[in-house]
Amino acid sequence: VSNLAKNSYHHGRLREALLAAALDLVREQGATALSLREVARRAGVSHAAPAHHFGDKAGMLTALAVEGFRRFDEALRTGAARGGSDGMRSFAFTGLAYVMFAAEHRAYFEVMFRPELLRRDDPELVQVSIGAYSVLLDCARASFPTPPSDDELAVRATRGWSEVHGLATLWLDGNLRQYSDLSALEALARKMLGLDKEDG
Amino acid sequence: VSNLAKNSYHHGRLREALLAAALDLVREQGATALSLREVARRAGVSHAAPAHHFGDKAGMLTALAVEGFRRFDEALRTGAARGGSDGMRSFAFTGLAYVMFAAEHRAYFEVMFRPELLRRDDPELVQVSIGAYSVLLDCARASFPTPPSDDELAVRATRGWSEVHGLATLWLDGNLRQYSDLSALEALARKMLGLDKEDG
DNA sequence: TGTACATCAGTGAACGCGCGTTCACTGATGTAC
DNA sequence: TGTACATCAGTGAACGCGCGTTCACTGATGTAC
Repeated sequence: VSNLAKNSYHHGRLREALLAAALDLVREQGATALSLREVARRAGVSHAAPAHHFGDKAGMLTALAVEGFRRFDEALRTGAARGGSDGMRSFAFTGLAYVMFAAEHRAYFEVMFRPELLRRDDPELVQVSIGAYSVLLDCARASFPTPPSDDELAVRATRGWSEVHGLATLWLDGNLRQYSDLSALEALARKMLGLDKEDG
Repeated sequence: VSNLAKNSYHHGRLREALLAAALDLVREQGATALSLREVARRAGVSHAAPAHHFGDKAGMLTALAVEGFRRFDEALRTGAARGGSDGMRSFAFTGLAYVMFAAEHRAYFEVMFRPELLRRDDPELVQVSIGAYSVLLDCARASFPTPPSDDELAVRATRGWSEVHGLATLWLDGNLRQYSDLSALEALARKMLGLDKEDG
C-alpha cells in the first residue's frame, strides 16, 4: 500500500500524514492557530480532505492529544523506573521525565493540556488521560513511607504535578530565558527535584 | 471631559474603553483570539480606531500586560506583607497571592506570561515585569535562614514560582476540575504551601 | 477468471464571513496672534 | 474677545486574504456472484 499508493488518487496513509502536518503546525504556531486548510496544504491534499478523517478542528486536535498521551504515558513510566524501588526518587524522576517530555514534544504537550480545545468526552482521550494521571498518582503514593490519607495523597500529587507543569509551562512560554536550551532546563529541573547531575 | 464628551465625536476615554473591552475579550476567548475589530465593536467605535492608540494587536496586548503587571505587583506585595517578619511564611503567602491573582484576573494573567504575543522590548513592560520578578526574588531570599548562594536562591525562587504558576495554569486550563471554584482552589493552594486555613 | 456494484477516500468549485490594513476624510480641540 | 490654523481623534469605504463548510463529483478498492 504505502509506496505504490502514494501517487494515486488514494493516499493510503493520509490520516497519519495529516496528523504529522498538524503536529508541525501546532509546534510552529500554537494549537489555536491550527487551520484545517493549512494542514491539508502541507499534506499535499485537497482542503476538504481533513474533514473526512477528523470532522473538525477539535477532532483533529483530539487525535493529536491521544497520540501525545500515549507517548507521555510511556515516558513517565520509563522515568519512574529509573528511580528503582526508592519511592521518593521514583517520584522525582517521573517529574524530570514530565518536564523533558514537555520540552521535547511541545506540540503534543500543548494540545494535551488544553481540554477546552478538545472533545473532552472522546472515549480514547478519556482512557489515555486517566492512564497518564494514574502514573502520577501511583508515584506520589509510593513516595510516602507509610500509606497516606486520600487528602495527603491528593495534595502531594497536585503539588508535584504543579511544580513540573509550572516549570515546563514557564520554559515553553519563554519566561525562563536564562535557561536557554534543553540541557540548561534539565540541570535546573534536577536541582529543583533534588536529583544530582551524576545521579540516575 | 468624561460625560460631556461621551456622545460627541471624540470619545475622551477611548483608550481605557478599548482596554476594558480587550480584557473582556481575552477572558472570553483567549489572547490569541483577540481581534482589533471585535474590540472596536464592543467599545462602540469604528474598526480602525484601535490602530490610533495601539498600532496593532501586540501593542494592545502589551498595554494590557503592563496594567496587569502593575496590579500583580501590588497583589504580591500585599501577600508578602501578610507573612510578617517570618520569611518562610511570607514566601508562602506571596505564592498564595500569585495563585489567587491568576484565578481572579485570568485575562491579565494569560497575557502577562505569553511574551511571544507582546512587544518584548517595550520599556514600560520591561520595567514592570522586572519589578514583579524582584518581589518574588526578594521573598525567596528572605525565606533562607542565612544568605543563600546565587544558585541556591535561583533554584528556590524558580521552584516556588513553578509550583504556583503550575497550579494556576492547570486550574485555569481546566485540568483540575475536582477543584471547581475559587474557594476550593484557595484551600488546595494553602495546603500545598503549608498554610493552614485559620492561618493568616 | 470476469463482471457488476457498493463503498469509501479524496476533489474542487462555490458560498459567506471576519479579519488587518490602507487612506482620504471629517469633526473637535487647542494654540497663536 | 475673535479669528485662523495646526493638530489630533475617530470615520467609513475599499482592498485582498484565509478560513470553515457544503456539495455534487470522481476515481480506486473491495466484495458478491
